[in-house]
This record gives sequence, structure tokens and C-alpha cells, in this order.
Amino acid sequence: MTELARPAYLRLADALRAEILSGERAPGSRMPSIAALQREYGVSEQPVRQALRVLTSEGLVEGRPGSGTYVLERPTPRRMGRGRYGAVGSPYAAEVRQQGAEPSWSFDSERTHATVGLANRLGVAVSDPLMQTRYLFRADDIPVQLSTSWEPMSVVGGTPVVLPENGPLGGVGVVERMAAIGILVTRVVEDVSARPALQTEARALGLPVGCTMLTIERTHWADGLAVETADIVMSADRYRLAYEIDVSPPRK
Amino acid sequence: MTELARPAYLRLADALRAEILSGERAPGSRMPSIAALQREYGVSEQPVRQALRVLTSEGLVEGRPGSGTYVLERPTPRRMGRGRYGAVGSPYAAEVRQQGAEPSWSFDSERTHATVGLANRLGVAVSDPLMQTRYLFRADDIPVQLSTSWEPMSVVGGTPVVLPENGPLGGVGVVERMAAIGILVTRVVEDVSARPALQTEARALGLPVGCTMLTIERTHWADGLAVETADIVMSADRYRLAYEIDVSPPRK
DNA sequence: TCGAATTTGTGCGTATGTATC
DNA sequence: GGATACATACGCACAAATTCG
Repeated sequence: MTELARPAYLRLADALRAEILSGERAPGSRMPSIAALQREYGVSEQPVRQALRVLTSEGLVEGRPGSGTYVLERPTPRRMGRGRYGAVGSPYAAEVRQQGAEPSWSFDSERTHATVGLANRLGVAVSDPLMQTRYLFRADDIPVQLSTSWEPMSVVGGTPVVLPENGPLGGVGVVERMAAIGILVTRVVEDVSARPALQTEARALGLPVGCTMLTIERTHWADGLAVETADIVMSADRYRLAYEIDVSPPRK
Repeated sequence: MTELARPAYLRLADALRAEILSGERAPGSRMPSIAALQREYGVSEQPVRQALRVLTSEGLVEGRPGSGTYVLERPTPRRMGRGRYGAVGSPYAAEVRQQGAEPSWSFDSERTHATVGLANRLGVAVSDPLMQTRYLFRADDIPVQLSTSWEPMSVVGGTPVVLPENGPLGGVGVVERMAAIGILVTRVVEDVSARPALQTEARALGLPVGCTMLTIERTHWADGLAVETADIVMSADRYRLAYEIDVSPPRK
């Protein structure tokens, strides 16, 4: 009875995936019900369920209890320009405005102490004092990005910019703020990775739990001195990060 | 009867995940068998299987038929340096060697025609002829990265470098190859995003289906002319992308 | 070498809960 | 309220791989 190599649920998943990717099944449209797929493909319920589970884990469809299984929209993600720092003002605001949306954000600063990981990233000792600021960024009032930033008190303590979002230099970028206290940021390093969304993140951004998130560990450097580091997280479905890299000509 | 909040299989998955992440269950060690987990947690077979499936899709464990389910080693993700182009030779090989591993790859070139998406990326007309090359990259003979590259025949057709991996210039980077036919690559743009792994990718790279993959759409530019574009995909669990960005000083 | 026990992967049929319409 | 649909759960059967006496 059992067919050749590939199990039934994989063959069904392949068939349905092809239909979705080819556009034959449009985003937003309802898939046939499980019962209908059983009849249509001549397999029993469990293989159908498992095939749909595969497509769900691939982010192609979503089951809504009581309603049906739907092909997901894959919104063309917005390009979030990175790889260009040094503009005046908030890099986030500039990026969002360029996309024709209105940026806004809320924040919350407090003093903390360096964990092992943060100490490594900032080149300070464990439990050294830091200023931590949590951000929730919005575009057109919709939450789109979370970020937590840390700056060593040894750098910003006692200066007018110790609270990133206060005073005349609130709401501008790290580069400009540091320049105001005589620190010249020369380099930004961004470590990009991705992982499923945590529950708190999903709630804060109005996303389904477990959807794919892009994560950025960003550090601002003034020559050899790390002056700021941040964890940034946003939905991979909604954003792509655009890095523009100049090429140094090959030496002959 | 049934617990209110979370289904049994999720609670079991949470419990086992916590044990794994805390180190209580060491990498390489065997998990209790399905039958043992049933007894231990007082649930029936299906929830146990589903919990293990969840952990498998998270890349934490691996089932070996006839033997058991084993906790996987979780390699600390390697930093894959990006944001620096122009070095001589293959950028991939240089990066892997720097991490102390031995790079290798296989490939397969064929002529195709531009789809709508590729035509946009390369600035050519739909169905214009392209040279397509699929790559499977390995580090120490372990598959780690997939990539498909396209170059317009209007750029490389009739030149010695039309087949990227043939001739004296096989195995070097795009920048160097293009230089050999008088084209000066000035800029590389990388669009980074992430999504769950497709089945074919998971099979090719020996990863669980649905695990998180980093995707890069990379385009090489010679001033206004796109000379190459590629889709690159790798496991987000194993890699992080390091972009180094020079800051242009703010103007006063 | 052989065979029995164990273990996972796969597949089937069914029952119950709950959300949607 | 009733019909439909998906999510979870139970119990069972078989195949293939592994382990071990």
C-alpha cells in the first residue's frame, strides 16, 4: 500500500506548495478543507493535516479554527536602508519618512549594570554602570520595531546626553549625540541574524507568536572605543535590510 | 478535563526545551524514549511525538529511527563577515578559512531567461538571456550555504568569464572576474531578510524543515549597471552576518 | 550470524474541544 | 443554535533502523 519513497504527506505538501508558489492559489484565498483534500487526493485525514503543518511551518498558509486554512499574504517587505550612517537627525525617522510614513517612538531610560554579554560588546568590565534605553518604534502609529540600547556611563555619565532622548539632542542619532560631547563615531558594526519571535515581542508588535524576526546587534565605535550597543528586532515578513557596500578596487 | 491554557504537547515541549537550554540535558545525550516520556509526564503518545516535532523544528533535537532522539550540538553561530568586498580571490573561501575551516563548493551553470523579478534586479528586459549558476558551499565538507547567481549575457556573453567557475578565473570573486573583462564593480548591495526553510533547502543543508534561514539578495553594481545578482541562503542558527559600516562625519 | 527487543517514522480511524459563520 | 472547520488527543498498526544478547 505505502507508495514509493516519499511519504504521502510530503507529496501532498509538494503539490500544494507548487500551487501556492505558482500563484494558482492566490494569497488570501482559502485552501480546500481537510475533508475536501482527503477526497481530492485520496489520502486519509492525518497525512492531509501533516502536509498542512509542513506548509504552516514554511510560513505559506495559516489555519484559522472554525474558518479554514488560508494562503498567507506575503507583503512585499519594506527595505530598511542600513549601511549609511552619519546623516543628521534620527536614522530611523529619516528611513521611515523616505517610505512615506510618519515615524514616532516611545522610550524608557534607566541605569543598569553590564552583564557578561554586554561587557564583551562594549569592552567594559562586568557590572560596570550603563544607561539603558528601551524603544518602541512606530510607523504611522503602528508598532514595527523594538530596540534596547546601552551606553557606558564611563562615556556618557555627567554629560548633557546621558539621557538619549532628553534635552535639545533628544531624538537625533547616536553619531550626532556623541559628536556633541566631542566623541567622533567612526564605525558602526551590525551583526544580523534571525529567530522566531518571543511572546513579549509578538505582543508588543502585534505579530503571531513564532513568526520570523530579524535581529541586529549594533555597536557604534569611536576608533577603538565602543560608545553604544543595541539589540534591534523587527519582523522579517515586513522588512528587509538593505546594506550598500562600496568596493575597494582590487589591487593588481 | 483538558487543561485550559496551553495544550499538553506545548507544555511538554516547554519543559523539555528548558531542560535542554539549561544544559541539564547535554548536547549529544539521548532523550528518554517516547514510551518513557509518556510514563514520565502522564500523557499519551501523540502529544509526546508532537512535542518532539516542535523541538526538532527548532533545531534542538534530532530523531534517529531505531536508536532514539538526541540533543543536537548547537554550534555557536559563526560571524560571516560581510560589508567588506574587493579582496582578491573568493570572498566565501577567505571567510571560511579565517574561521579555521576548509572551504569547498560545487556548482552547476546553465543558460536561462530573466523572470520579472530578475529583470527588475538586473535592469534588463523580461526573458533576456542570463547565465545562471547554482552553488552549494561547504565548510569542512559540511554543506552550509546555498546560492544561485545570475549574470546578464549582455554583460558576460562571449567573454572568457561567461562560465563563472571555469578557466583560470574559476573560483574567484565576482569583482575580480568582472575586472578581467574590463568592468569595474563599484558597489555591492545586500538585501537581508529571513524566513523558514523550505523542504529542499532543509534537505540540501541537513537542517530541520522550518528552521530559520537568513536570505540575502545580493547585487554587484558597476556604477549604474547591474552585473550580477544572487540569492544566498544559510541557517540563522549557524550564522550571523557582520556588516561593518564606515561613518561619514556629520556636517556642522 | 541470527533473531528478538527497542525505537523512531509514518499512516489510519476516531473522538472531543472550540472557534467561526 | 446548528453546521462547518481546524486543533488536539487517543489508540493502534506497520516499516525500517538500531541495539544487543
